[in-house]
Amino acid sequence: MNNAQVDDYDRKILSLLQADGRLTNNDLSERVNLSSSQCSRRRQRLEEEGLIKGYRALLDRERLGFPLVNVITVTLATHNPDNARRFADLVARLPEVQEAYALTGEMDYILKVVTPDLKSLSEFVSAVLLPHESVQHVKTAIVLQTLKETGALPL
Amino acid sequence: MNNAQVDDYDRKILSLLQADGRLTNNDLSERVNLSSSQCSRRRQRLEEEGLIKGYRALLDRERLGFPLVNVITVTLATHNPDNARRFADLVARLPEVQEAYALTGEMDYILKVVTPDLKSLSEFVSAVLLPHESVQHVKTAIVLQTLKETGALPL
DNA sequence: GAAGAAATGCATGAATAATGCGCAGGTTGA
DNA sequence: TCAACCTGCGCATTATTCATGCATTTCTTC
Repeated sequence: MNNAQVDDYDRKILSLLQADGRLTNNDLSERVNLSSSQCSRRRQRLEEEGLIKGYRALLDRERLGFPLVNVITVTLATHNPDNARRFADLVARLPEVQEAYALTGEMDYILKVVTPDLKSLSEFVSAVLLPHESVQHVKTAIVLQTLKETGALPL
Repeated sequence: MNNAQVDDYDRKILSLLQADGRLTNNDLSERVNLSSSQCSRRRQRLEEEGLIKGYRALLDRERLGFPLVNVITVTLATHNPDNARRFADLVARLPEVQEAYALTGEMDYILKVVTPDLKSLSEFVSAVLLPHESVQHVKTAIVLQTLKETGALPL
């Protein structure tokens, strides 16, 4: 499928942009010892080939009104493709769900959900998740401390 | 502490940059109906005030060699500040840990860990996590499907 | 209502991104 | 082995974007 080659220069560029997506081509060139035009071309290629999927601004969650991070595990009522699809559709429509994964093991899904307070968390669970036809069981844990949140790949 | 005011324009700018951190000031201006210079100034202000904490390139995890995402829950041996600090230090030093949170409830910590394969996952758990003096118990689940991974705040 | 402060858009200069071009090095096929 | 072709490279240039000065408008305070 993909035969894009990633050499050490590419890898270094990816690593740098992963950490700071607004580095200029000149910044990159100083750090990888290529010209800025070569860095521009490589970055473009990495974007076009999809190795760089996009750029995101990282926002201050707490100051924007979301002090609470919650890890919610969900068990489905039944494990058929319809239910799975219904749940996936549900999750896609909920902006407070930042991440959602289907897992091996005892929990079917795990969600990372941000809320302004406990009240809205409670509401989210009891008014949105639990009443949904695909959901059987929900377990909620609140994040006490964030040790790491970079989401960075270990290139 | 912070008395930065965030009006509707700011909020819209934040939302747009959260989705695409490389939008030009001109792009922003078209979408929020302010001039590009005002968008530039507001973006600068939002950055300086820390509401925009930075920018990140999003990379293709699978094509860069990390097809496996793992959710690992960890219980500490004892719950004292030394142990918690030791564990935090450990996590900070492990590049394959993308996210790590201390939680309420039965699991002390939850980690999101990327690995190239099951073998390296197994190695990570048995050679890195479990032998650590602070760690008592480790439970691993593998992500079968990613429903959502935007990490976006619901502004 | 007046004065001062803050926000705004236009115009402009500075900074950055992208691209043309010639060159160097590597690969392929005869 | 050699010539032709391809790819990657940096320099120089062009195109685009960012940041800022300035005059004006809008908002706030007394």
